[in-house]
Amino acid sequence: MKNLKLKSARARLDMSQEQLAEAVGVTRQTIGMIEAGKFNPSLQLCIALCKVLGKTLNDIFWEEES
Amino acid sequence: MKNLKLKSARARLDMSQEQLAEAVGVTRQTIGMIEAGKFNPSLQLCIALCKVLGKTLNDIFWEEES
DNA sequence: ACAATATGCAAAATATAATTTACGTATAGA
DNA sequence: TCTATACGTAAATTATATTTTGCATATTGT
Repeated sequence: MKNLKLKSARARLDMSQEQLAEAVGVTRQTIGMIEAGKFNPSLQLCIALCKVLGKTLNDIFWEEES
Repeated sequence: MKNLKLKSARARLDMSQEQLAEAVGVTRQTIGMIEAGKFNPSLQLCIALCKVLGKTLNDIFWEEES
């Protein structure tokens, strides 16, 4: 499923996918795929994304149990 | 670096590496390598581990800034 | 002593994350 | 209209996570 939390956190900082990608050292496509929910990133990439976005792992990647 | 939070959370449930591995669908070696800090697991594996251990991503995989 | 469990380690093979390159569309500005 | 930016998507390649198999040691129970 899509990761809208990542998308909105990026939007809140007014960053493009490319800017975020460069900030964490991956390519634009990687960011796009993660936001689209097409594959599962590595833990280190998740952590790097959170630090750039000023969020924690739970903020961006944890789904609360219903 | 070692992931001692994972190791202690597993110990608290009195689970062996092999039991935890089976519970999340990976091999014993994968659990051992993660605890030893030898490589970075995928996000989905981290989430599966947290759910089995009754913890969140932040509990096990997030390092607070100093 | 013997057997069973738990763990660490490592080489080779496999699965998949991530890159590179490229093409398409939509929008905003000159 | 023309140009530039942003985003979605996809095939082929590369890097690396994960598996498989095996061997070693320590510990616990019989």
